[in-house]
Amino acid sequence: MVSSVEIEVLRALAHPVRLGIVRKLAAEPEICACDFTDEFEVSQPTISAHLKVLREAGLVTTRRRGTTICYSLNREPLAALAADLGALSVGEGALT
Amino acid sequence: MVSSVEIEVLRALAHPVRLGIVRKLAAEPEICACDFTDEFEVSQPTISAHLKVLREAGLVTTRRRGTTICYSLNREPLAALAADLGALSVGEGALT
DNA sequence: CCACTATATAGGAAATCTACTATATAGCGG
DNA sequence: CCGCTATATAGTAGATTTCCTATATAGTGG
Repeated sequence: MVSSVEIEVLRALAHPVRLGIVRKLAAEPEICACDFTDEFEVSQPTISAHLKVLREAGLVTTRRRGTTICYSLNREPLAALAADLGALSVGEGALT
Repeated sequence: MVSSVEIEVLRALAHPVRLGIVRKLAAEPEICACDFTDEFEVSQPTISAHLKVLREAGLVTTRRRGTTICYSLNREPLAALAADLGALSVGEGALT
């Protein structure tokens, strides 16, 4: 069965800015939203929208710290997706 | 560095019909295009368009056998993506 | 409370995606 | 060559994505 959650995670990752955000978050425990605005060449509201997509896909969680909001990566959905794709890549497909 | 090839693979996978096609192909060495048309509830040209997306992402290859065209899965890009996402899920991020 | 910083939301334009119908192309069998 | 099946392409409508500017909301410090 093709999980709609899995599709949502794939869609969330399938954008250069969002995958870039995930990559940065993978390397550090927590990053403030404003750091992403500096890193990528898009406006602050655009970054905010991308972060929302990642949040709704369950890939990140937030924590307010004073004025700023810190994002951290949820590694479980990434690991689950990696495991599933890995299984497909070695031939274990179509498990209903 | 965020590879644009990787983004293309993610985008190709991020659709229920295309992921379904990949799942079916993962379970069998080769499947005729017409079998997909039976399997999914979309028209033949729509299936053909989805197969084109998968082809252009390097996820499948084709072989003509008489009138029909057989699709098979390229497992390398899937394995590469799985490995990359797996690395992210255990903290190895941002390798420039 | 006011000004300031950080972040999110609203509204809208342009680009892209997804699906359809109609049609073209490729190979097979008579 | 003709008709048939299998697949791809063209053209197009509608939905979704992506980005922007403008504005709202939330928290901090004077």
